[in-house]
Amino acid sequence: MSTLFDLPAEPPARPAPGRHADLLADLNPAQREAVTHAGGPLLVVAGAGSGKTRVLTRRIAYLLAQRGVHPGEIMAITFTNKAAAEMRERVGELVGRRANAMWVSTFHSMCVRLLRREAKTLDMSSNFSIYDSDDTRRLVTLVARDLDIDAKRYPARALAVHISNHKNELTGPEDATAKASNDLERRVAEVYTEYQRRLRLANAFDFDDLIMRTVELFQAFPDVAEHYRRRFRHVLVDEYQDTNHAQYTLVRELAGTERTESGVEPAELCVVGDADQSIYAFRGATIRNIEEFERDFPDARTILLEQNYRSTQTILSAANAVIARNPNRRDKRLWTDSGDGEKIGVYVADNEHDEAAFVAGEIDALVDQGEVKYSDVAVFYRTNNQSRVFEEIFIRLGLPYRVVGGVRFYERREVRDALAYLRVLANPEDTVSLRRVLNVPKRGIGDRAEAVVATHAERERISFAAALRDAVAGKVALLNPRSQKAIAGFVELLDGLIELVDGGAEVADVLEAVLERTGYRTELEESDDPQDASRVDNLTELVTVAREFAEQAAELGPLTEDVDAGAPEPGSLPAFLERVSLVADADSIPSPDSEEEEEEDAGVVTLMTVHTAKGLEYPVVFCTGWEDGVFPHLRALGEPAELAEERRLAYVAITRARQRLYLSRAITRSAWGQPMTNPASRFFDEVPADLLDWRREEPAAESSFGSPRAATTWGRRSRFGEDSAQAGLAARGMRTTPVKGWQNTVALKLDVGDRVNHDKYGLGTVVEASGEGPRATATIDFGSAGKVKLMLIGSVPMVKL
DNA sequence: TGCCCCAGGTCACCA
DNA sequence: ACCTGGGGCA
Repeated sequence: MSTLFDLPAEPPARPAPGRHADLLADLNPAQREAVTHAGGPLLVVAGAGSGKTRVLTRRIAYLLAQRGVHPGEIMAITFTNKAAAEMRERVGELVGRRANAMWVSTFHSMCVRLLRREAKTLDMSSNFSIYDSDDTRRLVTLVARDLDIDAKRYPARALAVHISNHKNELTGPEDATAKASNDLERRVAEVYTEYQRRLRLANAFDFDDLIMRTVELFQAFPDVAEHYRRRFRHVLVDEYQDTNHAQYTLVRELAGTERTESGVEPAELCVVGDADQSIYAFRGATIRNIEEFERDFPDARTILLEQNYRSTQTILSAANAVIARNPNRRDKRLWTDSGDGEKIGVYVADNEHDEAAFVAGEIDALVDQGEVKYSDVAVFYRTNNQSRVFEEIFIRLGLPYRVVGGVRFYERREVRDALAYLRVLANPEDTVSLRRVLNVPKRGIGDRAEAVVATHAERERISFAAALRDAVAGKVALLNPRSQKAIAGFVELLDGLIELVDGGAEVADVLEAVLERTGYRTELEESDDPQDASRVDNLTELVTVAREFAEQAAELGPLTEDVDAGAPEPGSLPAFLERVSLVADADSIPSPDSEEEEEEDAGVVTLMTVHTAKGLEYPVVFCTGWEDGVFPHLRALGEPAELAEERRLAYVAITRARQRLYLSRAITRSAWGQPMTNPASRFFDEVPADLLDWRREEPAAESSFGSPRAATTWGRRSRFGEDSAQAGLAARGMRTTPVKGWQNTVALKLDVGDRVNHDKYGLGTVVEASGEGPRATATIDFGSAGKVKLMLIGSVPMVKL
C-alpha cells in the first residue's frame, strides 16, 4: 500500500496549447461556450462522459491565458483529493508552474486551510484535531453515557447520524433544541449540545464541522468573508449535484451574491454537475442545489453537455432510457458519433454462484480472444457483501482481481491507534484520541480509573489531559494508588514523546518511537493471533507512508504564499495528520490505467460497489445483482425518492462502460444465511429490449405459473406514483418482456401459519412474515426442501392453499 | 480493581 | 463479523 498518497499517473504528455485557438480547437460548441462564458453565474450540466474535467481545466487555463486572471484569484473545489490532484495536474500541463498559486482542493481541505488560518477568530487553537466518523461515534458514546441516555434506545451510531444531519443543514445546537418536538429529537439536541461543547474542549472539529463552522465564520465575521471574497474572484465547483445544504451555503458565502458595502462584487461562479449522477443523498447531498441553481442565482446561464466521448450508442441509449423514468428531471439525452457497438449482454443465473461463474467465464473468454486485458474489466455490485462470491470463484479460476473498498487502511484498528498517539502528541487536548490510547496496550488503567479521572475533569471543568496530570499529582479523589502509578507512567511516556516532537524529530521517527516505547509493536509481534502479524505489516506501512510524506515535503520546500499563514509546516506532524485526516475514501481507488503497468501486463480485474465506481470508466463492465431487493435495494422499494436515487445509481453504473456492458441477476441469492428468491430488477424492464443480447434467460419452469402480463393493476408503478412504464414503453414501440413471466403479479399476502404450494419447493408452511407491500417477505418451511425466505413481489410461482 | 475469556445479542447499503 | 456483559481469577 505504498500508493496511499500517490497521485494518478500522468497521461502521456501532449503539447500544451497555450494560445487562445489551441485552448478551444478540440472542443465541441457547447464545451467551448462553457469555457469562454464570462460574467454571470454558470451552470454546466455535464452528462456522464461529456468531457467535464476537460471543460473545467480548459476554463481555468482560458481564464489565465485570455482573461488576464491571476492564478491566486482562482478557487476550484472538488469532492475528492484525487479529483483535485488531477485537475491541478491538468491545469499545470496547460499553464505551467503558475498553477501552484491557485486553490484547487476539496471542500474539506479548503475549510481546514481557512480554519487553521482563522482558528483564533472562532476561539480555537490552530493545532486542532479533525475527528472522523469513528472518533465522532466514540465521543457521542461518551457524551450519551454521561447524560444517562439509554444506549439501547438511542445507539451512538444513530445519534451521530442525527447530529451529522443537523450540521449538514446548518442547524446549530440551539436551533436543534428549539426545534425538537419529540423525545428522540430532544435527546439528540441534548447530546448534540454537549457533544459540541466537548469538541471545543478537545480543540477538535468533526468532518461536518469543517463545513458548518467555516460558514459560521463567514457569516459571523463579514470582514473575514470579504477578505476571501476579495481574493477569490473565480469560484469553480465540481460535482455540484453532490453538495449538501452546508456546502451550498459555503459556496454562496464564498462567491457572494451581491456587491458588498465596500464595493466587492460577487465572484464569477461556475458549477459543473449532473443531477442524474447524484447518489449521495444518504449523506446529505441534495439535487435541489443543482436543480434550483437558476433560481438561486437569477442571472445564471446554463449549458448542457450531451455529447459523450466514452461509450457506445447502445450503452448510452440504455442509460438514457433508464434515467428517463425518473420524475421531474431536466431532459437530457447522451449521444455519441462513435457507433452502436456491441449489444448489452444479459444473464439470468440460478443463484449468485452461477452468476459469478458466468462473469468469470466471460472475462476469461474475452481475455482469451485477446479482446481485452484484465485491467479493462470491472465488476460492480450494489453492496459490499456481494463481493465474496466473486472473490471465491476468481481465486478458484486463478483470475487476477482486486477488491476496492471494504475495510480501508485508515480504518484499521492498529492504524487508528497509532494515529491517535500522534494526534495526542500534536494536540494534547484531543480527548477522544487520548482516551483511545489511554490503556492501549494494556497498562493497568482500567475503566474505573478512567471514569474517576473523567469525573474529575468534568467537575473541575478542565480537559482530560489536565485531569490526568492532577491524578499524577494526587489531586484526584477516589483514585487508588495503583492506578495513580499507572497513570504517572503513561503521562511520563507521553512527555517523553512530546519532547521528541518538540526536538524536531521526523514524523516517521516519532511514530517508530511510539510503537517502541508503548510496547504496541512488541505486543503484536508476540501474539500468536495470525491477524496480528498483518497488523504489524500495516504499522510498518504507516511508517513508510510517514517517511515518504517527509520526503515529498522536503522536495516541495517551505511554503511562501501569504494565504498559507497558519498552515502547518510541510512535513511536520500536524501536516501529516491533516493529510491523513483528509484522505477521502475515494482517493484510494486505483484508476485502471494508472498503475505502473507494463505494456504486456494484463493487470487485474477490479471489483467494487457502484458507488465506488462513480467517476471511473472501464472498457468492459459487469453490473451484477439486478434484482428487486438488491438493486434497487430493498429499502428503496416503495419509496419513490429512494427509488429515484437507485435509478441514478443504475445510470451511473451503465455509463461507466466504454465498449461492453453486461447485466446479470440471480434467481435465488443467499442473504443473512438464508436463500432468498428475488424478482428481476425493475430496471431491466426499462432498458429497450432491442439493445439486449440474452445469454441465458429465466428457465421456463419458473414462469409457467400464473398469467404474468394480466395482473399488473396492483402495479408498483401505479401504486407508487411512477408513470406508467408499460404504456411509456409501448408507445415507443419497445418490447417490455424479453423473458416470459418475470412481470409482477399480485403479491401474495401471507401470514404465519398459512400453507402454500410452490412450483419448485412444493408444500410448505409460513413460519415468518414481515414487510409490507413491495417489501413483503416470508420465510417458509418446505419440510425436506428446507426453509426458504421469499420476496412476495413479482412472479412468485406459489399459491396460498 | 483490572484483565481475560466466553457468551449472547446485534447488525449487516452506499463514502 | 463487533460490541457488551458477566464471571472467574491475579
